[in-house]
Amino acid sequence: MPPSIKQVALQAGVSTATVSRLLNSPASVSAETAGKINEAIAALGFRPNFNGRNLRAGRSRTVGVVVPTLSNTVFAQCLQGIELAARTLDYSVMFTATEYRQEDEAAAVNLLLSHRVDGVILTVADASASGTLDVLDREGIPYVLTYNQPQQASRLSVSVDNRAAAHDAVAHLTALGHTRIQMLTGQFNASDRAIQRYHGYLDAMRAHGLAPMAPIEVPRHTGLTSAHLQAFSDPQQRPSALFCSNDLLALAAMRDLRELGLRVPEDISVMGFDGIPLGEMMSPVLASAVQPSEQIGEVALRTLVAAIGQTEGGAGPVSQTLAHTIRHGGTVRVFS
Amino acid sequence: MPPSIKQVALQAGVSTATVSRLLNSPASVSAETAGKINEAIAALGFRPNFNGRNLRAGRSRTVGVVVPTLSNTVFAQCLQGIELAARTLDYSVMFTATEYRQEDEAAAVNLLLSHRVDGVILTVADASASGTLDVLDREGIPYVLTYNQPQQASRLSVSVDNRAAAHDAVAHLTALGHTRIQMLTGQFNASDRAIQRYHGYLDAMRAHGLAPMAPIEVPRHTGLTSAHLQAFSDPQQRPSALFCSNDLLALAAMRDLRELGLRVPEDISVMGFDGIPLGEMMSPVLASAVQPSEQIGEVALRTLVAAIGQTEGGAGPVSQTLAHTIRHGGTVRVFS
DNA sequence: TTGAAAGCGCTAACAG
DNA sequence: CTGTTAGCGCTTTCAA
Repeated sequence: MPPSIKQVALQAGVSTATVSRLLNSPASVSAETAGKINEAIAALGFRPNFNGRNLRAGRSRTVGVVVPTLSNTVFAQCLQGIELAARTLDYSVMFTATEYRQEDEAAAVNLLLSHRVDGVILTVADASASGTLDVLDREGIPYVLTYNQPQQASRLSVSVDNRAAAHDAVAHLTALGHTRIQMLTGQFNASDRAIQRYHGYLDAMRAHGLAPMAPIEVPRHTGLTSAHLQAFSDPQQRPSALFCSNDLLALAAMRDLRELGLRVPEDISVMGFDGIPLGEMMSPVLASAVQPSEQIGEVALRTLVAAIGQTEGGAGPVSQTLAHTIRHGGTVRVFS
Repeated sequence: MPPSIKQVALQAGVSTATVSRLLNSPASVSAETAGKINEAIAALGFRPNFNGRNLRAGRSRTVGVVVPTLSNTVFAQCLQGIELAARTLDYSVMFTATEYRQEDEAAAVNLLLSHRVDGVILTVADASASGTLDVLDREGIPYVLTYNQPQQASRLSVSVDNRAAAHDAVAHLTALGHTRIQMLTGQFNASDRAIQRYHGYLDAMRAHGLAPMAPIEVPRHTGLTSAHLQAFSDPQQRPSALFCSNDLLALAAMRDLRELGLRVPEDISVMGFDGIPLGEMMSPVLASAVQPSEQIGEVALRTLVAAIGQTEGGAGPVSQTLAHTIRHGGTVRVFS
C-alpha cells in the first residue's frame, strides 16, 4: 500500500490538514513547514490518492469520452484533441467505445458515471432519440456532443454543419460538370450525421436542378460495398460521381470499383467526407469535405470544462459549428 | 449529489452493509430483501460510487494506457483492442498520450498512479532507458509494454519481433531482385523499435551479401521527408527500394517522391512497416510488414489483468511475440 | 499559520 | 441472512 497523507504528516511532524493544505494551496503554509513536508513527500515517494480526494471533494477532474470506434481515424483524432486539451487543463480522460452499438451507449455512460466523471463527451448514433442523453440530462451531468448536431438547441455540441458541408461537396461536383451524382452512405440509423449529409446532398441537387438519385446504404464499412456496386459495370447504370458519407467508405468503394474494372476518376469520380489525413497523402488525392476532427475534440473539451465550472447552466455558445473546407482531389474529374 | 448506498439502505429499510452485499455478491442476500433493495435502487436512480469503493477496496478495476500519439493509426488500433478487452473483463480505461515527448512519459504515469489504476499499458520511446518503467517497478505496479521489445527479460511486453519482421520485409525485397535497398526511418532516439527494425534491415542485407546503405533518419512524420529525398532525382543516387520504419513514413515518402517526379514503383519501390488497414485499400497496395495492432492491445490487456490478479510475480509468458506477416503490394516492383 | 475532528461512499470483519 | 462498526485517504470547517 502506497504512503498516505497520514504518513507524510507523521514524518514531517505536522497534521494531515497541513499536508493537505500544502498540496492544495501551498501559499497558506509557512516556508519552513513546507520544506519539511516536501522532504517527507520525497522521502516516502508520496503520491496523493485521487480516490480519497474525489470522494471528499465530490469532483474528479476527470471527463469521460464515448466514441463509436477508434478504427475510424476521425474519432481517433478527436480523442487525441480531447486528451491534449484535457492535459493542458489538468483533467484526466476515461475512454470507451461502443462499436456503433446503440445499446452499448447507455452502459458506457453508466460506467463513466459510476466513476463519477465530472462530465462526458460523446458521439451517439442518434442525438434526437438517445435515452443516454436523457439520463445525463436528468442527472445534471454536463456533456458535450461531438459530430452530432442535435435538434434540441439545449444540448451542447461541437461539429461542422453536416448538411452545409455535404451541400458544398456536392456543389463542388456539379461545378465540375457532374449531373448524375449518387450518394453512398453508411446505415442511416447508426448515424444521424449520415442523414444530415444526405439532406445536404438533396439540397445541392435541387439547388442545381438535378434529379436526386436513391442513396445506396451499406451495412458497415467492412469494405463489402461490392454487392451494392455491381450494377455500376453498366455505364448506363452508374452515376458520374459517387458522394460517400465518410472517407473510409469512399476508400472501400474505390477499391471495390477498381475490382469491378472501373477506373477512378476516369470512369467514375469519388468524393468523401471527413478529410482524414491519409486522403491527402494518396495519389490521387481523395476529394473530401474536411472537418477539423482534432479541433472538434479540443473545443469539446474546453466547452465541457466550462460547463462543469458553472454549476447552473450559463453563458457560452450551445451548438458550436466549426468551419469545414472542401478538399479538391484527383479522385474527382472534370466532367463535360 | 447523487444518492448513496446509505439512502438506498434507508429507503429499503435495511443496513448499508446489506445493500453493499447485494451489489457485490447477490447470492448472499435473501430474495425478499433483494427485491426491496432493487426497488429502492431503481427509485432513487442509485449508482455505486467507485471512488468510495476503490478507496476502501484498494483496487480500481481501471487500467492506464500511455501511447505516443493517436494520430498514428497503429496506436489507435491498439487502444481499440485494449478498450474492447477491458470492457469484456469489466475494467475501465484511463488514457494518455505523450506526443513522443519522452519527458512526458513520467508525468503521464504519475497521473495514472494518482488515480490508483491497477496497472498500466504503455509504449515508451526507449524501454531500456526509461525512468518511468523503473518507477513502476519500484512501486510494484504491474505494467505491460506494447510495441517495445525490452532487453530486460523481466518486463512484460507484447509486440511482434521487430527485427525479424524487418528482416522479412527486406528479404521480400531482395527476393524480388532488389539489391540497392535503403532504409528511411523516424528518429532512432524516439523509438527503440526503429532501431530494432534497422538491425533487421542489416541482418537481411548481410544475409544476402548486399552492402547496407546508410539509413535516412527524418525528424517526424510531419511529412517533410522531401529534403532528405532530393538526391533521389539522380538515378545513380537512389536505391531501387526504400524500406520505411513505419507506414505513415512510407506514405509521406511516396507523396514526396511523386513530387520529385518519381514514380512508385517504376522508379523506386517502397515498403512500409505496421500494415495499417488503409494501406490495403490504396492502389497500388502498400507493401508492408504487418503487425496485428488491435490484437497487441487485446493481449496486452489480458496479460496485464492476469498480472494484477497475482500479487506476486508469477507464471505466464513474459515477453510475448505475436506473428507478423508480409503484405505484398504494388508499391514494390519486381526488379531484375 | 496550524491542529482536531468529522465525514465523503463504500466494504469487510465480526456478531448475531 | 443481516446489522454494527471501523476505516480506506482526503478535505474542510472550526478553533486556537
